[in-house]
Amino acid sequence: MNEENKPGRIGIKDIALLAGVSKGTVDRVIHNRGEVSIKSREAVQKAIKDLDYSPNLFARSLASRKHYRFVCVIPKYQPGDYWETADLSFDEAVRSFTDYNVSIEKRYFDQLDASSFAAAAESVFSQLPDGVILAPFFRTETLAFVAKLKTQNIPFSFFDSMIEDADFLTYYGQNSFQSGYIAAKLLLEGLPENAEILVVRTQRKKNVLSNQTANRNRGFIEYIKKRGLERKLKLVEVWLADDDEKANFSLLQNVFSMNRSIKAAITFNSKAYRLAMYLEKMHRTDVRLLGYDLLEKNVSYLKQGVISFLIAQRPDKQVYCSLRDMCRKLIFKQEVTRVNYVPVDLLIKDNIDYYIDFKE
Amino acid sequence: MNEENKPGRIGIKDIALLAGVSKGTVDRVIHNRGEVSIKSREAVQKAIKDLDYSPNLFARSLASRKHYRFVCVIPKYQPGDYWETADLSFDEAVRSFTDYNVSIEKRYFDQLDASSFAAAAESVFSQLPDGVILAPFFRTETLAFVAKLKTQNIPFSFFDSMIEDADFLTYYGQNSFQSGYIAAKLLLEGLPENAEILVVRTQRKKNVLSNQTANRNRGFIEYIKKRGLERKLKLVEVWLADDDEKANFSLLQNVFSMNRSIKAAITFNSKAYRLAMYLEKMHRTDVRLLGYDLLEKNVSYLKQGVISFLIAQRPDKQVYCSLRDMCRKLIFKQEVTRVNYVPVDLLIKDNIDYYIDFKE
DNA sequence: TTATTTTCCGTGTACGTACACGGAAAAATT
DNA sequence: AATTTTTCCGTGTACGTACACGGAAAATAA
Repeated sequence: MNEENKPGRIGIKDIALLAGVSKGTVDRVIHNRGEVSIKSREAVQKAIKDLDYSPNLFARSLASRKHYRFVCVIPKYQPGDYWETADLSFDEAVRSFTDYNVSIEKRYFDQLDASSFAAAAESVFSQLPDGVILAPFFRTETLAFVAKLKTQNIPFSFFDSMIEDADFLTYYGQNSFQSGYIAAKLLLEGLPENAEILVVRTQRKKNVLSNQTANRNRGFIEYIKKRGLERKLKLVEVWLADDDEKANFSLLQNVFSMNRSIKAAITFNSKAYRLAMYLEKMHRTDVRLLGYDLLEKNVSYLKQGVISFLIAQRPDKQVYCSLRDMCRKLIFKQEVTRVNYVPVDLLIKDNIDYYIDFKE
Repeated sequence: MNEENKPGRIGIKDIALLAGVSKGTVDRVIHNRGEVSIKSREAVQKAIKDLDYSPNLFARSLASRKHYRFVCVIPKYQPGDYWETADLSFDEAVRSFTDYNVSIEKRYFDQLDASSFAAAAESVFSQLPDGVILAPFFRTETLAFVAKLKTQNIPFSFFDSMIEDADFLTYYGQNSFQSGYIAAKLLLEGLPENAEILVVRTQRKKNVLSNQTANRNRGFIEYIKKRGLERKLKLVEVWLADDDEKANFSLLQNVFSMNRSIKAAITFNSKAYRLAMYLEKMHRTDVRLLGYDLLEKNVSYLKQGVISFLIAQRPDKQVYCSLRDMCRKLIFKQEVTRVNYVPVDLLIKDNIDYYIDFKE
């Protein structure tokens, strides 16, 4: 252990000395809150440059009396759902920033109910936060929400999906069009001609299709067109229920008996396990299945070999980075990148364990 | 901006108050450096538990006079090589920790020369560091080195590869056997019978085969055996030179004319671009090529479609996590996980950009 | 000129922790 | 009982920064 004096970190008192002023003046220049003569300001700025000064962020937040409150607006979920990861990641991420005097609050909404989103959004204003992070599910309601945020000068960030023409601070999410394109490539490469492809969708009372899901679908179709596979493959669709396992089973029985050449299947939402359950029960090992997101059940079927590919989108990183960038921007006045696409991670039976176990 | 007093973070003075002692005593208990009566100690420990106190790491390292010096022992490299990433990542990583009074120094050795490694290792002792991070290239020399470190009570961590029976603090690296297995799966799936597989190796003056490369090779063979492909495929080997492009070209000309059914090729080191260069020049689009690591040239050929797959191993994370864990252990006395495998990341033309561009 | 305002800037304290110093109380020794 | 030693613990200062306060100097007004 090297106990000697730490190698001279240069602080404001050093630049004060060099500039021939007091540290109070240096501080005024740094935070440019005026009351400094031009001469002094320039001397300080020169000293800052000459000594290559950078503030000690620890000391800064120690001394700071400011407290930052961020609000996160995210969907409600069932245990094991995709959104659980995001939710938990917020808690984990905020721990990295508590020493910067940061805290978060959360508002939940129903993914299928725009008015529930609007209500959650409205509740944000009861006590004005310093920033908002949200998953923008409903375009109209989101636009109204962020417009109101703007009048209050409250910055906001999107994650998961994005509304391009809003004035967000950052976006973190996957390029879902591209991930659909990649899904098609993985799923369809090397399939025999005239194979049937099963596209599994979810029954909805209301006709809501999330941005992400719709875009994956578009990317998927794009690949088919680009490769001229429209007539070489046949797409078969089936709509499964969220909760009625029995009904789904007979639906699938029907589909598979009507279409004898199904060689591959895909779900654009995260519920690949619903089909996997069927395939496993029927011992259908001849269907290549691709799904999204590392739900526990998906992972389990991947390991069993029922699901061939899972595409992941690092929900934890999306959340962490969103929060981190909000801190960078608001607390440390640093610049941040507006649009950030997370990688399209390809998981197979053989690399899933390392992916999951790796704790950065 | 919420300027009100920060929500009462509890510090040592709070537990001092509750325990009815001074903060000096609290500090003595926390760092258990004695000179505290049993009664006081217990009162303090109870207060710590009751108030759920956790130290402010910022304040701690601000007040600390200790300075930590870590030494990194890594291979020399040419610009663009795999090891450049690791080297640069050390610089980047240490920036995250400078405010914790951490600095690093580096020692380079020749990958092909064990005595050069030994010399680099020996030079570490000129000024005793607080910790060492190294890529253990030569088993014997490494064991000697870490034995000496142990006599000096200097902790050390491995990255890239690992020597299991050494008393290292952490290891970060890829399971190269498994990554070879996966490579085989990606490369060989769906190939026609009697296809020839080209295995590209590197000519070496001395017979050194890195751990990683050898293990990938073993994993590759394991897949072939497990699938019973020994007789259905034929492996063809070629040894390319590191620097003689012209000689390599005629070597490859020869190999491809002798073996007319080469449908796939692999390199177990990071130099896939050397074969890609040839394939591109000869317009051979019928060879599926898999390589390792995101060297600029590899990435470029991947994007062009000459390389079909690249397997990446997050060298930047390996380095960052090694350094971070050393800080966690030595500075913050936290526990760390000993063996950490990084994910086997699968990159194709279509997802490489997002992978590279994503800055966490 | 004197009084008043404005501009400018130095001093001091606080943030939560580490640690040196020294003093009081208790214990041991004479 | 007086002295010495040991045990225990409170006080004070420092880390680098933020910011309040108030004072000196300069500019303006009387």
